Amino acid sequence: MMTTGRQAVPKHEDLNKLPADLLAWFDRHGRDLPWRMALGERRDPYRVWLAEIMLQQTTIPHGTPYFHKFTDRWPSVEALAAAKDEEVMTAWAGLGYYARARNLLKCAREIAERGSWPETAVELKKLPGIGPYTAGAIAAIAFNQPAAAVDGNVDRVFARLLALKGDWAQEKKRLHKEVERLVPEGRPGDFAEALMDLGATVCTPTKPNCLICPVSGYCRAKAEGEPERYPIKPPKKAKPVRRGAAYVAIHKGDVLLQRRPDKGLLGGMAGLPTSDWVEGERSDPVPPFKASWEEIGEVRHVFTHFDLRLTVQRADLPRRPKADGFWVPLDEVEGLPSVFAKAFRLAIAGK
DNA sequence: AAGGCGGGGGT
DNA sequence: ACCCCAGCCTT
Repeated sequence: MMTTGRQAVPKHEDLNKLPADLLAWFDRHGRDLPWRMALGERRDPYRVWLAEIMLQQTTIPHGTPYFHKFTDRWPSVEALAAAKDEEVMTAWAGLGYYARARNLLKCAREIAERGSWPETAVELKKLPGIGPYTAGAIAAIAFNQPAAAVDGNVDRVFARLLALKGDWAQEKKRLHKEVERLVPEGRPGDFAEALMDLGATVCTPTKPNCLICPVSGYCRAKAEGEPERYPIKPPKKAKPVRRGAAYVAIHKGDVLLQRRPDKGLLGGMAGLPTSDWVEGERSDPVPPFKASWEEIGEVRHVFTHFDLRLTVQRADLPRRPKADGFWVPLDEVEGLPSVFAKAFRLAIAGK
């Protein structure tokens, strides 16, 4: 539309017309992602669910290869339900938040047992690993239910649209109600995807591109002039440093690994034997058994709530010691969480 | 309401 | 060095 002179300033006191403008933009600029079939076709609930779980707190570039790996290997929820626990944990290795993988399998088995997916957000939320966001997303996208899907992107978009300045935890509740109110009758799934696409490609965290934004006319933060100021969140706590050691024990070309307990950090994953990881200065590490351990170096790894500095110790053993765990040929080691993959690589390849 | 829980990329 | 991300679960 060409106009001469000054653009009309759309009113932004009322968001009721926002969904229509956003959907028109989505029809032209929505992303083509592997778990989205061509616009207008019905989404596969299994793929929608799998993608939503994988993309919780995870970027699309990081998650996409895992999505393909899983759908190639387990094309249906029934196939996934029949997989062994260790197979799924190994396939998930490197993606993080490993409770997601344990809950993924629990959920798949519940669905296979039931024989079908529940189709409402309320019912979906009862399944393991499915919280308020994911329940809304699956209900809207896979089952065309009138549900909102409010994730971090939508939080940010609406924090700006409404220029929310109050306590962030409280504002998020208000915001959620507002999004639900705006879900359009006929296209709840497209609305959910459109808001996410807008947040990912236009209303980005540090450099929102208001010039190409289809809903900038509704945006109070843009009107104020500094949309990137929003959302206004409370300061984060500093991360403590923990230190410890990981042990690479080698006997006749095999390395000793241990399966970690289901609860807690890296739960359910294979790992190297370690000392305790403790906050503060370095102290003498405690090996899993007596051997001539050689210090190879140090790896650093950042977890959600602490930084880890891990001394890597290696021993080539003349006899197989009595130790918990299982032995794996060096060239068949797979499925380690990143911190252990780093330590293993350093001990074997020196880098 | 707060904290545990991964990992990688952007600036 | 700091930020962020298609959050959920437990306490």
